[in-house]
Amino acid sequence: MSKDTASKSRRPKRGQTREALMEAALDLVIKKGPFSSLSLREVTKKAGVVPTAFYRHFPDMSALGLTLLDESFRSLRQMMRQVRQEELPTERMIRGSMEIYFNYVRDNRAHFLFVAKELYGGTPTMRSAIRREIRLFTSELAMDMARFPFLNQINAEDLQMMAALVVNNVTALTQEMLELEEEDLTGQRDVLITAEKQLRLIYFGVGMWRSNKASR
Amino acid sequence: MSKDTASKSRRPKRGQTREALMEAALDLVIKKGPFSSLSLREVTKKAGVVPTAFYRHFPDMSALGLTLLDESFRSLRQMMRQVRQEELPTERMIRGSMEIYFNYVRDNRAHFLFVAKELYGGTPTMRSAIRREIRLFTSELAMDMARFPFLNQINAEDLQMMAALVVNNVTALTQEMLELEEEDLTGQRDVLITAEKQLRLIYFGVGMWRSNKASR
DNA sequence: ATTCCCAGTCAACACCTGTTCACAAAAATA
DNA sequence: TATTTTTGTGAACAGGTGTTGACTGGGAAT
Repeated sequence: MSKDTASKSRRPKRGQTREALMEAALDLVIKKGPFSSLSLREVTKKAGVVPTAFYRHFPDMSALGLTLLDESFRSLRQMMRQVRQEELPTERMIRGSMEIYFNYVRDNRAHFLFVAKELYGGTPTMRSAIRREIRLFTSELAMDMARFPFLNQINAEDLQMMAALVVNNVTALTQEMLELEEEDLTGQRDVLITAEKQLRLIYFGVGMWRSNKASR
Repeated sequence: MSKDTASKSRRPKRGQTREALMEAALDLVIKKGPFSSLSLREVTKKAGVVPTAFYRHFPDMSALGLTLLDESFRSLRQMMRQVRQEELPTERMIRGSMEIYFNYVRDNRAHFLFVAKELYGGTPTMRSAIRREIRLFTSELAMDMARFPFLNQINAEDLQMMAALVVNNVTALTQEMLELEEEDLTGQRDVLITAEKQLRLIYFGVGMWRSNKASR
């Protein structure tokens, strides 16, 4: 794991320690529990530095947490953009988006686990930061939906409601995915299939909703 | 008086201490954070007993947690039965069920907060216990749906998928409800309205799903 | 009336926690 | 090369943690 540690006195970790701390925290979240249950000392120990070195990079643990959160969402937003700009016919779009998304979840397991455990169990600061981010995704999805000619007669509030329905479900399925073992490929496939079905069902419902509203 | 012998040292709390411990833990979860972050000592302090008294009632903290979990779900199951046996026409059923449910959430805030924070952040034992319970609700809902003549052509797997869609969403909305202040009545109403709309949309989708499958 | 056990207390333990301080090595800058 | 800034170290602190053991009051059972 650790590379050349021949000289144990001073190693020129030029700014690497910061990343080592973040990585250590993420690792510990995977196998120990929520971030809030980690101690400064065990993080530094895992990172291979002395406790006091922590303060050279973060004022306290909660700062580390927020940095981790930022890192998680930065790349997530990037992937979302990628999903969004994939222009596909509606039928393929659902399946395609879900595939990209869940592949991303698989490849970034640690970050998602970190966020998942903080969503309801974290400090108020963390929770509201995550919720804000999710609300942002929801709004963006609603805006995307508004561009569909299929949906152009639905008011903004209902669009928001529909987007929330989608986001809530994908979130729940993500948690379900994270509970699975990494090797459980069939389980992962099942979640993907369920996701696709559920979204298609919602899609059907939206269609009916439109005609229902229009006929009033 | 060097040492008071009978003033407050010995009180005959016949088995009340156990409940005091559970209540104290629940209170602390509300204002401090997830159960896993509570210490045995602060729970006993809040309960008004000395730390060692804890062991007269529970072998360790995780046992307290499981007891709390059991208590939470015992009454929840009871309420669910009540909701289920309310026989109403479909249109009213959605609204009626959601009203009963969210009123129950409001009246049992502490228990729901406890469960919510443990769902993803708790120990593996707790998480799987909660997930099992949720899966149970989902299956029961699927069975209820199967009795609808409206849905009798849909196979079991798809019914499960639909029930999961409903449960996932209600779960998410519950968390949203719990984030609101207790006095925020308009916010709570909004969540209720959203819930009703979302479930109705799903209901529409299910209708389309049926005809879609039937036409194949 | 005596015994027994339940359920509380107190003292003590070994350990882990966050944070401070002074110090020194390495890296950056001059 | 000389100086300054950055970054990691070690010792020490005050306080919180779970858990042990011996002790004792009071109610229930004998």
